[in-house]
Amino acid sequence: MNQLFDRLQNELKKKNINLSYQRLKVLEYLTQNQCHPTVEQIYTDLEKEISTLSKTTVYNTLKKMVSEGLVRIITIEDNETRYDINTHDHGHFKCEICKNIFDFDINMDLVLTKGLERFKILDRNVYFKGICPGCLSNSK
Amino acid sequence: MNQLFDRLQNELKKKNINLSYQRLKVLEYLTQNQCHPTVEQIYTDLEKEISTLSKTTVYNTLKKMVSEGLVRIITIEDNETRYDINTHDHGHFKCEICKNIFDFDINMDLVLTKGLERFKILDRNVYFKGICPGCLSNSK
DNA sequence: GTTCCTGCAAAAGCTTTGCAGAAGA
DNA sequence: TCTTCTGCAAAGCTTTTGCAGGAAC
Repeated sequence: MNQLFDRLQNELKKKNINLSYQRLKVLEYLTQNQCHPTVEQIYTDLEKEISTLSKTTVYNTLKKMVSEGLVRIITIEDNETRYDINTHDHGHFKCEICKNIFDFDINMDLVLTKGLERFKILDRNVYFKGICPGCLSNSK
Repeated sequence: MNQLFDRLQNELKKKNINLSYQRLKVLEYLTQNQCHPTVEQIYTDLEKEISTLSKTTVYNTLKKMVSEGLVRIITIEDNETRYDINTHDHGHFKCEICKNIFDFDINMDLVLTKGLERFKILDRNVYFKGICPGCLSNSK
C-alpha cells in the first residue's frame, strides 16, 4: 500500500502481534489521516466501514500500539487524547477557532534546556495554540 | 504575604472579582505550591483546613481564574489537568518514575518554528518526559 | 486446546450543570 | 434588593474492566 504501512506491518510481525482486520484498519486510518485523531474520530469513521466495530477495540488497539511504541499519544488539550503514528519530532499547533491541528517542523536540539543537564530526557513535546491563517483571514 | 500574592489580590480587585475565603485559599495554595497541582491535590489539602469546602468550588474558582488569565492550565498527561499560577514562559519536565514535575527555563524565541509564519501564536507549551536525577541515582 | 482478540455491558473517574440557600454589595 | 458565590446532588463524557463468545495458531 504505502511505505509507512509496510513498515508497520513488518514491525508487528517482529513483535509477534496479530494483525487482525480491526487492528489493520486502525493503523491504516492513522497512516492515512495524520491529523492526530481522537478515539471518537477513528471510531466514527471506521464504524461506517466495519459496522460491528466496538469502541473498546479501538481503545484496545491503540493501547497496544502505544505500549509497543508504534503509536504516540499527543496531549494538547487535557480533555482529549489524540493519537499520532508519525514518530519524527515535530511541533503541534492547535487553532482555537477551527480546532484543527497543524504540524510544524521543529529542531528540538535548538530548544534551550538550561537546568536539565542531569535529567534523562525520553520524550519531547512542543505545542502551540492560537489562530491559523484560514481563520485569521475569515475574521477580517 | 508575598509579592505574587499581593499582585494577584490587586488584579482581582481591578477585574471586580470577589475574593472569597475559598478563592483566596485556592490562590494562596497555588502560589505556595508551585508544583502544578491537580484539582484533587488542591481539594485534598485545602479540605483539611476548610472542612466544608466543595470540589465544585475548587473547579469553579480555577475556571474563573483561568478565564481571567490569572491561572494557566498545563497539559502534560491527557488524563489530568494541572494548574499553574506562574505565568512566565517555562518548560515542564515530568519524571515518569516519581511523577514529579520540574520546571526548567526555556527561551521560546529560540524555538525554530518553520512553517508557522502566517499563524497567530497565543500560547506556547513545551514539556519533556523522562527520568529525574533523583530517580536516576536510585536506580543505580 | 490453548491463547489471544473482539465487543457488549457495566463500572470508574473526572468534570460540568442545575439548583437552592448563603453571603456580599 | 440584586447579584454573586458556595456546595450538594445529579448528569455527562471519556476511558477502563469483566466477561463470554469467537478466531487464530
